[in-house]
Amino acid sequence: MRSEELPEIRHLHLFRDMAQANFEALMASSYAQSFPQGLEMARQGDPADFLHIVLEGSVELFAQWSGRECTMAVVRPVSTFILAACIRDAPYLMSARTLERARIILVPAADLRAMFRHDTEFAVSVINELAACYRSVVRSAKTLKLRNSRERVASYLLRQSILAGGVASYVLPVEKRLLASYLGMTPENLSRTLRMLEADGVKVDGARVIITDREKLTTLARPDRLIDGPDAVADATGSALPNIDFASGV
Amino acid sequence: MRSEELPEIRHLHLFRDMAQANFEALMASSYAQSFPQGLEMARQGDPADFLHIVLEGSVELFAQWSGRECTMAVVRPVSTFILAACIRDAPYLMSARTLERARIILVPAADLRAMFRHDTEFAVSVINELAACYRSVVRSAKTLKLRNSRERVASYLLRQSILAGGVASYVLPVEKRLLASYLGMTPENLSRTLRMLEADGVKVDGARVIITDREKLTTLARPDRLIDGPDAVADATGSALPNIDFASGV
DNA sequence: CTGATGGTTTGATATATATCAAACCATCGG
DNA sequence: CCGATGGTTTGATATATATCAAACCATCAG
Repeated sequence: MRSEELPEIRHLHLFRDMAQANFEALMASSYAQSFPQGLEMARQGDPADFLHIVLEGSVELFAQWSGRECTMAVVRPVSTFILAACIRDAPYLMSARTLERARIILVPAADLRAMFRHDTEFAVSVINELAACYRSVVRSAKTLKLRNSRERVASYLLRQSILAGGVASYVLPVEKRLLASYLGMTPENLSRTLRMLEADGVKVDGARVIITDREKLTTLARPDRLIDGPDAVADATGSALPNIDFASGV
Repeated sequence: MRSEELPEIRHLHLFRDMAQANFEALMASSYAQSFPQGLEMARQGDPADFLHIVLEGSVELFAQWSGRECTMAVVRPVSTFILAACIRDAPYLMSARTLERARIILVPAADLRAMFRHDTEFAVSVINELAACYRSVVRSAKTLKLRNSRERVASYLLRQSILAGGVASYVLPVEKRLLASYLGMTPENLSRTLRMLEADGVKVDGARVIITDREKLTTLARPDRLIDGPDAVADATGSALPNIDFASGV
């Protein structure tokens, strides 16, 4: 692991409050690894041996069943994923693959479990992290059950704009194919929906999103604090598909 | 609070491992309350002042958006709900209403937060509980995204049979209207789906479910350990709609 | 026993969404 | 520059699901 990386990791909410010596001990038993693009680094059902920390690149978390597959989240630096599985010493509920070349820190799950018994501040951090993750998936489930696909797309586009600082134009952080899967719809349906939304205050040209009438879009998307955030966590990192915190569990 | 109720609460995973004195302190600041049927005891968006423990009766957790509403979970004795909101000192993401007369213990959230800083065993229990809750919602999200409504119904019916001990016949624990909402479909669609499933090994007559051909039903439902469980937690209580643990967060 | 209530079922229909196929288009290695 | 690759869009169509309306049926208070 490179020395300049340690402060980045230390800065995460999860590791921010623990004793320095304990942080160092945890890092000493961890190691970095680089993965090429498109590599499946964890498969659902596998035992959770390591907490993963993304330092560079991006990772897709996805689920499979009966030959079907869907994107659950995209994790970007600097954040962690599959915390929950590590804690419960249980099989991963999702698979993970790199979307681009990625640099990952692997923290042995056993050391993690030992550590929060030993360092109360760390235990509190884990509690806060898990609670935030939980709430994030609940939001996600609410969006799936309460909004139709047009509303999901509209609220996603609006939310991304807000996350980017309220800008009127930005670039989609992921391929549309992947976005469609994340939003629970087919690429074709997303494509058509985007076209239809031109009448509602957003235009999407390639990967470029332009909000032409924010008020109109807001009327359609009906953003809700209890679904779309903001939530306290937000890790202040490069937010991707979901509010980053969403990803950390599995 | 009645003296015979304390052991029941103490028996929950969440409270099982903490020091006796600490448990007593927590209970001393808590109080019991009975709610009539159909009462909305918590509304989404409200500040999370209390952890709720269901001792008798049952509670529906539901979410609302834009005039629509859907059932997220049903909580039965003895288990807790809205842990995550309490921990983060954040607004509830779901509302709660009694499905029948219910007896609830209210544990002040502030005391809870103070306690896990003070009692490491309790902190570890909270960690485990939250991790289990997280995994449970992820399973739920997977079912919503990967299975169509017929598959959701089939796997639900099969899962309930297994939870009841592998019986061939059992009674639905909730109204069909509510079950439909939980499964993300309309009552009419559920009704028709149940009729169609008679060709696939289950018959539902009123609230009575009869599995006529388990193998056939299994072929259709394709139960998956990473969606349908079993999961370690399972609290061994009267499991309701979801694996109980699913409910505890919010 | 009886009427009122509210959940359930059924039928007819509309709408949302998926599927299939083909064209299109950007990207990238040679 | 070119052809191959893989994502995207478009059109035609099928399917799943929701909606609306009415009938049905269990439960319960009077």
